[in-house]
Amino acid sequence: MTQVEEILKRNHLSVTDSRQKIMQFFLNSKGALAHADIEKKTGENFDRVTVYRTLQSFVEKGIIHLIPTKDNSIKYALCKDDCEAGHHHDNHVHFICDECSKTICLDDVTVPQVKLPKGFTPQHAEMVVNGICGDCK
Amino acid sequence: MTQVEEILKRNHLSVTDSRQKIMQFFLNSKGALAHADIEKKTGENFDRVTVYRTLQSFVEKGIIHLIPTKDNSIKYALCKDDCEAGHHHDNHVHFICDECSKTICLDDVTVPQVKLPKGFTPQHAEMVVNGICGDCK
DNA sequence: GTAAATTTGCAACAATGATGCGAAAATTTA
DNA sequence: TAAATTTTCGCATCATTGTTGCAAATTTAC
Repeated sequence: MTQVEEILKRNHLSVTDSRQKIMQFFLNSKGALAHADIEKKTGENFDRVTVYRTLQSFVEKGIIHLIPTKDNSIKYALCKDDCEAGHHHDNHVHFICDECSKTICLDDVTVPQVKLPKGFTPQHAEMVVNGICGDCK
Repeated sequence: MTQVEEILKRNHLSVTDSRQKIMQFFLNSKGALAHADIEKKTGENFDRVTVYRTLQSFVEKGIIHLIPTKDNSIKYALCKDDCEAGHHHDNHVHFICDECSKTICLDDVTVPQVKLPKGFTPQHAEMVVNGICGDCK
């Protein structure tokens, strides 16, 4: 059983061609992926709808997570810890390079706590840092 | 000269009907606004394109700023400090209520610094906190 | 291997955003 | 303040992105 098959089975997803290939694409790529990346850069010719539904099911199962951006582009990332441990914890900081515009999960950098004004009850926090990544410097 | 007129003039924008009304709508609303809010909830009947272009020019001039979200929806907010001081500093935390889904600028909560791994040079950081706001508790 | 369940891909549709251009409005100039 | 100039508006058109329904194909369970 391949690594991809294992991930899918562990998350109770039927092992289909597209799911395997898209999952493999995530494993191969370092940064986060947008819908368009998967549709265009896999070399495959997936139907747009298939890609949407595949990503949706991956998000539902907690295999990938969303990254908030300012520019109306949804990015998905598969984080090492999640996959290996099988449980979802995406409370890490994300880095977007202004040069190559890659989005990278900083798995080791935890989102710091902040003190909120009276009345606000925090549930979850996200942090995105922009700048220059190691490859571009 | 009205407050709205003053803001527009200070930012070298010609004072038009739509710009005045949209700016007034921002001043009246507490939270952040999406394009759809402005198009539908102003009571006015702006052309879609006019709203896009008005928001664009406001962003360019630094009168309003974008808030990153996970759900592919662009939100714009006019922050008190920016308007009054005339200079742009949006390094504050944003809060999105899970109940009423309002987006609120926490002008007094500054985005904390984080220590990044070697090689990464930070330029700008954004932080979004989800939870329950004061009105919904 | 066959039946049941799930997924895929196509068509159609809705929503969102961008661009070109003549008409209208705002600003500048005199 | 009136004319000239610049800017903005609004309409038509188009591109992109995301959703839904449904028949055919694939996967899974038995």
